[in-house]
Amino acid sequence: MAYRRTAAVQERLDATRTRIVDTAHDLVAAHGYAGCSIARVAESADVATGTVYRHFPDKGALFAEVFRTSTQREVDAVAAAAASPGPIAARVTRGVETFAHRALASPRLAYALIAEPVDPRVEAERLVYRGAWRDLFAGLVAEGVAAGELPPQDADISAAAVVGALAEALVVPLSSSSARGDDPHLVPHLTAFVIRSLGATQP
Amino acid sequence: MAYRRTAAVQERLDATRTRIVDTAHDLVAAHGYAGCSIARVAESADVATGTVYRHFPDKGALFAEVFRTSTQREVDAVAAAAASPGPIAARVTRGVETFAHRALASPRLAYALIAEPVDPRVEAERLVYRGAWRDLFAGLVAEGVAAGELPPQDADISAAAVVGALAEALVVPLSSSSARGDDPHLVPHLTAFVIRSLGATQP
DNA sequence: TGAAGAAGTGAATCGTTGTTCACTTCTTGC
DNA sequence: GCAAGAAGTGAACAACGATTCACTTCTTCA
Repeated sequence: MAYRRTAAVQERLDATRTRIVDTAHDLVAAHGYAGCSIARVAESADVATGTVYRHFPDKGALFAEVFRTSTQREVDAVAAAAASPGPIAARVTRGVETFAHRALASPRLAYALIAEPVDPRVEAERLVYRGAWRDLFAGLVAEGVAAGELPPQDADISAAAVVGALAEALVVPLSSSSARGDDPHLVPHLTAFVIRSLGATQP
Repeated sequence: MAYRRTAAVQERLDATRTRIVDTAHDLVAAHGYAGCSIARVAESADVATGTVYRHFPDKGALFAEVFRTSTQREVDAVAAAAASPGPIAARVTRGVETFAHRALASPRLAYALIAEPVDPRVEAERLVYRGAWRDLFAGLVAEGVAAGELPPQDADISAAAVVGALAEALVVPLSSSSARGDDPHLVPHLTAFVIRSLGATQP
């Protein structure tokens, strides 16, 4: 054996892989999933198309990873905002505000992550993360119910409905050209809607 | 001129056109949009692929019509349920129940109409009907606010959120194999969620 | 340095479907 | 019956982008 992969090579491989994922992320954020061919990702990442296939078995695997890491970042940000102590209503409000502001700041990315048509392998990944969103809010609802701050309810159903409400009210308008994102009342109205929907009172 | 289209021929043309649309509808309801190639529609409708193009300029136009007529039927059914007199809370509840029961009865169709990835021309048509759903609920909310039965709120934002909540809670679970559709508490929980979200009290 | 073997390349291939069009069949009105 | 013209046909075509693979370049280590 006259060749063995050294740490330096491994590092370069890792860097290339990371660059491919980051480039794909940027392209999704700029042009949506529809604007992301392997050829384009490869060109932007300064590698040949074949190189992409040295790191990922197929297109679905690449974009599943892109969606996974991007969504996890969003979920983490919202979870952090809702983690601080205080009444559930206030924590939910902070979570919704964080979700909304981040989505409005990166509308194209938010649309791609939540609503844009994607191919089935990526869709499967998205469904997993729909579950992560649901679980996050379900945890808050369950806590609130246990603490007597919210009326009894099925935390999973309420959480799914909240996620859907946020997605529809925020993301879908952004997919068209209707200018809703700059309505200063949107976020306060949405937080009020969610707080009411869970049976809490305004914090 | 030795040929002019007679009533009998026109009738046959209309019948064929209708059969193509109905067949496409049935295929969407059975297999989703993904399972609908022009070749398959043509075969099921007992015409040649070329014949489909005598009636529709392209695939998008055919399925835009399928989505339009199918969604209109759903919107009409919900509107009818919510039209009967009574307090807004009761009318909204009836509307939500109707929406939910119909979606649960035809999960594949409901998923296709609301959430399944489709091509851009059909997506455009779907967005139009998202608007129809929103307008329907927005009308109810506006009435409720005007009558003093609901607290002041932006009817469009609330309506969009309600539509999203219904879609997410009902349709998305049906796209996977998770068995949520047979939960007998789902619909009552959802109606309760929506009523609370609008600031009404249980009817 | 050179041989072994891995990483990188990108033009060519492949699979899929929407769409076309030259041709056949049918309908009409004289 | 027959000519004009429309409707119907389906095999062939076109476009698109994911994927492959024979080849080149690079890295390692004796």
